Amino acid sequence: MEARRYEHWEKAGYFAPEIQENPDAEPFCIVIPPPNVTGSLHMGHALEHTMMDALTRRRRMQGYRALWLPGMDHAGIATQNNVERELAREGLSRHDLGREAFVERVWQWKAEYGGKIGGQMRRLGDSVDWSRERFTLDEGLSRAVQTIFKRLYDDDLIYRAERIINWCPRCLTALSDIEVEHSDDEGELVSIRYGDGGNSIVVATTRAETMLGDTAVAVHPGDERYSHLIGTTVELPLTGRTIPIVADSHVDPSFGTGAVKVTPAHDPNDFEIGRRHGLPGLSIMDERGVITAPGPFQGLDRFEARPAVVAALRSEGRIVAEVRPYVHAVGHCSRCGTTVEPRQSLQWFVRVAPLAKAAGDAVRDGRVLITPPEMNARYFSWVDDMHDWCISRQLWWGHRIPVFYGPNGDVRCVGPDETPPEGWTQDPDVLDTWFSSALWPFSTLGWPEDTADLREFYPTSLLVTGYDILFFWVARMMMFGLYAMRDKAPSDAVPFRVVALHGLVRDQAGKKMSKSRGNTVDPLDWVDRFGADATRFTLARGATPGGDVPISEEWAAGSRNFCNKLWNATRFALMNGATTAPFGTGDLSTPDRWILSRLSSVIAEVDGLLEQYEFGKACEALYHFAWDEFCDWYLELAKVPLASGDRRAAETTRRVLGFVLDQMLRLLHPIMPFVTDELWCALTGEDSVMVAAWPRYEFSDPAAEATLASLMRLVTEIRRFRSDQGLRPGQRVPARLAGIEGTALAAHEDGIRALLRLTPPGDGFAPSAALAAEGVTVELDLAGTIDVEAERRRLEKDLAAARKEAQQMSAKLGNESFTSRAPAEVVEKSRQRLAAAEADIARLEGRLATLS
RNA sequence: GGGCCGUUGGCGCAGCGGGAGCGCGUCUCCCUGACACGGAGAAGGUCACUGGUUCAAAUCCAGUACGGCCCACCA
Repeated sequence: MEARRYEHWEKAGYFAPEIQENPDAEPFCIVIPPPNVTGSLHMGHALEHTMMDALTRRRRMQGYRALWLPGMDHAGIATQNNVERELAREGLSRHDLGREAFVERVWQWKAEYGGKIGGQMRRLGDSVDWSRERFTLDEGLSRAVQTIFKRLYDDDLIYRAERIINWCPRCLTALSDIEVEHSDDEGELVSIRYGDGGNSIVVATTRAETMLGDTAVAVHPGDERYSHLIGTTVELPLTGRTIPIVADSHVDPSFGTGAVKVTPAHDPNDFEIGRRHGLPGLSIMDERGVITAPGPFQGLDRFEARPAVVAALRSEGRIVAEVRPYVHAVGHCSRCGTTVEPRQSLQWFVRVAPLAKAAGDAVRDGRVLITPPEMNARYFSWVDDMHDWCISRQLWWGHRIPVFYGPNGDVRCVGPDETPPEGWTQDPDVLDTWFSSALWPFSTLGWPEDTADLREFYPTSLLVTGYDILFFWVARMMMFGLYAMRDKAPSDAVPFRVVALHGLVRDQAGKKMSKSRGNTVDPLDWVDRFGADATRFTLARGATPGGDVPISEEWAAGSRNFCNKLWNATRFALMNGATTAPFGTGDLSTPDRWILSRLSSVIAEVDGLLEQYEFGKACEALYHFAWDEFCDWYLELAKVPLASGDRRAAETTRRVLGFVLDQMLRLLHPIMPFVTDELWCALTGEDSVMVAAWPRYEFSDPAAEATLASLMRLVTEIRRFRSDQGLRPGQRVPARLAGIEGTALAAHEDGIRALLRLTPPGDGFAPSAALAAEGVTVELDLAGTIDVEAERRRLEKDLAAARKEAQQMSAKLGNESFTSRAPAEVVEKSRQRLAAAEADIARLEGRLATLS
């Protein structure tokens, strides 16, 4: 029934905040972390979406103007790569098409495949307002990008400079720091002697080919081993060039030989050293990583050149000691895995220092709350030490940099309402995808226009995302949000008030799900096999704030069983005429009062837990209430009045049954939207639970809870006795419930008999001290079938446990330090436990004495 | 190299200063009129290790070991 229900919700317009007509209603807004158009949703998305949807649905039921705004990211490199791969199959490259035609082709591709994610979200039950769906490259957002670029440019926060940047020789574009993933790779550390005789120095490198571009050797200024060489020159092997030896404090004298080859054009540190010492940068590679330096290595790929250079050096006798295997961190393109090549080039940068400072302050002074708080440290460590952000990409798919170059060398940044001067040419590069993602919380609401949505929903209420992208994305949205909204009051300039972080979805063995590991589970596959509700419940159940979520098919099956349990419980209720008609409090039985009292507690508990993003605990509370208390005890007890001739009692039961089920389904709805809606509508005859009021119910009856506790204890003890005795559960046993007259249980003899399938009268069971203290004794007529040995074993085991308990408690109470220092209630509790244990000992000893 | 987190029954986790819990799995019994995707009962843990604080430690502190994650311009 899932597809049918979703269609109904969507048609009815329930996803739009406008369904809440109360003009005073508080706004609530979550903007979706936009999935890549190229992709499909994985389990991590399913987790994130379950959380966002549950929170949105709860707020909507609470009467907020709730908006969950959907959208997608154009994902520059990823998407371009996909389309280029498609072109390659036709034997074409993007250059064959030309820029305009290529971009057109990507749009076609998006039109064809971009709808996939929307379909998946519908399958999961996401209650997003589709009418407000956005795309990072749509017209409005492009305008937002251009507006903020212009502002940053005018504020001197964007600049163009020649720098060493991360370069992917396969994607042929610059990458920002966060698009580079480091991994420990096996390489070789090669020690090379530069110069001759007395005037020589040994350097070590893992990238031997870069020596072709060396323009100096650096040593630490305080390093006495080399002080005589500083200021002199050495001959650079294989090249015939002569390079200086300089002193620079960046060099670590304790590493290797303490001497570093300096390649300013191919290493960021060396670039800085070069700048400090006025050294030239000598580029020896092209954009594909092919050696361009004239000589025998010209035309070789960097990985071919590396051993070739080592071999040449060896033949010249330049290799010192052995070439040793060396494991070190190497950067890889996060998109294609190619080893990143640091490369000197002219790129655009955002000057992040002032922006990052503001982003840090907003968290420091509490305007934005990160939960769980352990994640603050990570956030600060990144925000407080951030390099300038390289934002230009040598791609075609993305927001084109709005800067134009004049024939006379002039540069002009053009705003969204300006037209570039005639004859000027636009910068060919596009912006980093994260640039537009950073505007997402307000560009989606219409910024830079002063729209009603922007006024109502900014700052957004909440951001739900994984801790793994805290740095990338959260910090960037903070920087740009605070910057773009700086005219607002500081507390209202933030992009969101709360950042709720979740963990990674892991497999049963605790391993992170990844394509390369081959342990991914397609959420849609689970939706097909177990249902969307079961999939969502499984994820929510494992979700603790910031914690990773392990999942397995067994869990999904368990969740499916839970759905089924709800289904059958409702079926039973409806079969028996359950109704949501109001009931009079005066007519309530003790079990009614008990379940209502419990319901009230569970509502408060679940509500509070969801407020704190404690999904796992909320699910646990709901699961146990629904299954253990409602189904296993209340429904069983309800069968007595329902089957009795007492019409008034039966009617009250039908109403309480209906009420509890109604409230319970509402409470479960945010997490399990489909079944709860189906069942709730069947129960109430109304249109949808998703627009029903969120439960708020207060009813407390401690006396009823105590009575039911006694009842459950009695029933459980007798069941255990019978199980020990090998009596069949279904077998009716003659018994007399003696001694419950005058106790709270007296009124429930019928219920107890029903639960135990007892028929009067009997003999043979002595209940526990707790029940004995309440005057309860039970006699089961076992007609001489009692297994004396089994019972003796049981009694002896219980006796041993009781003695141990009594001993522990009396030891504790005999300790004066304890009785004088521990709080009175703790001491009192220990006294009660001792008394109970002693009573149990007496009972068990008595029973053992007469057992035969 | 820096930082963060974890170590509790077979597996996955909760508890975070005063009686060791949950789910799955296991064992026994049961197809009783909502549900065998179910019901009833049971077994199973000296809470990683060492030391400290406390009347009291799974829970707080320090250290050790082993995992995991994030960051990183270790030539």
